[in-house]
Amino acid sequence: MPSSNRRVTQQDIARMTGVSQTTVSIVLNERDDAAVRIAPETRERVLQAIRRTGYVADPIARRLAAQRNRFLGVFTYEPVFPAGLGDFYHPFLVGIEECAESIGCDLLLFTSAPVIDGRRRIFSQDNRLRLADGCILLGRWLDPQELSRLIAEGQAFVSVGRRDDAGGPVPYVGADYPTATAAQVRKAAELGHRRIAYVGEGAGPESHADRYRGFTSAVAEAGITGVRLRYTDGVLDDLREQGCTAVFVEEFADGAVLAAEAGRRGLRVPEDLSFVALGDPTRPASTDLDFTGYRIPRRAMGWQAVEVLSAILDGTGGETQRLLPCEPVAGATLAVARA
Amino acid sequence: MPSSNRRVTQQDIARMTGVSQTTVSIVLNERDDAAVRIAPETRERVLQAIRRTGYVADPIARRLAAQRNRFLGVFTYEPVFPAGLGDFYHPFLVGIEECAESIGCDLLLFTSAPVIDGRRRIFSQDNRLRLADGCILLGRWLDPQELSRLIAEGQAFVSVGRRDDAGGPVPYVGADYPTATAAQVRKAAELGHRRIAYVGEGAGPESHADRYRGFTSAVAEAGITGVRLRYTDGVLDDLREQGCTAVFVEEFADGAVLAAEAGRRGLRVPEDLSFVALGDPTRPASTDLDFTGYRIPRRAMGWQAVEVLSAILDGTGGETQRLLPCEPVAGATLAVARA
DNA sequence: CACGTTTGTTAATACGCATTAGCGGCGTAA
DNA sequence: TTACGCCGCTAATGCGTATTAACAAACGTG
Repeated sequence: MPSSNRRVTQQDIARMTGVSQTTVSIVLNERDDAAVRIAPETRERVLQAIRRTGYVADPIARRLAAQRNRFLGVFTYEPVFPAGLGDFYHPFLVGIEECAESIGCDLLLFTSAPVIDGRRRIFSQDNRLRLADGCILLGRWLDPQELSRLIAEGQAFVSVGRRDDAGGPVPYVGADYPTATAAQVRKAAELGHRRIAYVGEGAGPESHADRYRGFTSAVAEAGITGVRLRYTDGVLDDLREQGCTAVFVEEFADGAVLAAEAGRRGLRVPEDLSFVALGDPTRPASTDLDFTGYRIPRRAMGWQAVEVLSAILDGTGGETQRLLPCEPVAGATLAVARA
Repeated sequence: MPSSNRRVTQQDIARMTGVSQTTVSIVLNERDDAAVRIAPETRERVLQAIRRTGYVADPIARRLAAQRNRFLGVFTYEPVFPAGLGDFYHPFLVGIEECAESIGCDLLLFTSAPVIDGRRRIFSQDNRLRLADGCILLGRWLDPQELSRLIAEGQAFVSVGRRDDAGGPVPYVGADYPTATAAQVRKAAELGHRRIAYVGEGAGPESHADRYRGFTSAVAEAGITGVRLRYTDGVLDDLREQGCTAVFVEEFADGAVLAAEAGRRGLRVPEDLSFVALGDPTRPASTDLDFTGYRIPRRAMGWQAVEVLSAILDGTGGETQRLLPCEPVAGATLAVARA
């Protein structure tokens, strides 16, 4: 029982057992090279001292010397544990934690990342991502500058969510928004919708661009008309004027608000106006409608991101860019187009 | 723009500018001791080289030298990111993260802790808690054996939630259940309740024992009668038979079920039977009642736990056992006792 | 002009670990 | 008996930074 407060080191263990620090290191890492072998009884003595003292290797020193410490970093531009209730990121984290547990890694949350202009930064004084063997990057939008710098520096990382190239291909596990969105467009077309609206930005973060890309191409293919509108106060009027019979909302919460507003104006959903939500709510949204659309496979994305990262670290080859299918939700807000 | 793949180091900067590595370090850390000063023009030269190369200090080496890794461990017996929606632990984590961010520490989640008998263990192969400078322990119940071992080994840690001594005082930040519960009892007594029931275990985890302790002492003080009942199928009959006019539930979710059951039997809440919930739901609970009771200051508890831990690590003195007041919730389930 | 003093910088070292080259000792084959 | 190889272990070194003691040069000061 060491009462001193100092960390126990390999040197301490070595002195206790009358061997060298090297020997302790070798025993600890269970090295079994032909080059370096330790007698069973010596090994046992060392192991006992380790157990007795509760020694664990300093992860920092370990990483400095050997470039690995079995930590997986998680970087988010926003707080990892969001204060909001409508917790969009939570399922990703569940997947990440589950997979990390399965491969025996600890998770390091970079809460110390300095906040500049209201956002956390990867680079400033130092690049703390290096504290871990590899990192998972989470967030709707990742700073392309920081991204390309990570690539240039050869950092091991995987993004949750597809990312455009940034001076090189970015490893990611994303959701296949184009395919999922296109499927919804086809469904609408089959139900007789001839003019449908896309409400949202359709650009900016990859996830938005991807949705819109799927939308436009599917619309063209189905021979119908799609119009894009920003989410503003008057958007409901606009799209009605344009003769749209269905609304595809980029953001679930916006859809909830619009549908409620439509209801107040005496429009029945979906009989008079159909709604399709392109993904889960990223903000708290209250509605009693069962929205048609699709679900983002968040947990699977988190899990697989760790999987890909693990493969990268092991030097195992394999695809470093994965798109996972979204699960369609039948819902009750998409119906035959009004005559 | 160094094209080589190797990281830029202080040594590189030093060679570039014709100074020593020490000088670079000094400039970087903006040290301004009387002992160690750098001429303005030298400083500027170094800074330029740093800007030119985009050099950032290696956090690993930095922390190795500092003998502090600025990791705060977070240990939970259950997964850190619970899959369940009714997420009791979430607010604690929010507080922990916020405070960690404010003091510039990273959070280390012990996802690699082995799960034995369905629970994670602190001690098994090794004590992973030692990987961090200090740790936050989270969970309704902490294994007293593990706890006393932590104390014996001189581990720096703080428990979220009060803990009984375990071979020594346990540092904690807890909720003041006795006071909060007693206040509710007094309120009930003032409303004319003469026999009130406590439904729950009243023992086991400290948080349960504390509630019950507050209950019994307040009941005695108010000169009324309290009966403790386990949460079972027939508990509603039992407490009615015993003439109880108010039910204090240890566990919110149980209260929700009981109240619903009471409703089905034609009892109005609170006119015929009052309910008081002693804390927030630890399990998902569905009810449309606005329960009277109190709220556990979870976020503050998380925050202050980190604060206490930080003080322990810095050797700053200060109280290492804190009880925070719970916030009373007026609610609508406690009314004047039926005649 | 000899002697402190301040100024600017550096050599040396520590931090805790992993790795490599190599060193005695012993057994075995030539 | 020599030569070779194997076994069990260690000394030395490097990872990139922070810190301390010390040193040369310039600068007063009496």
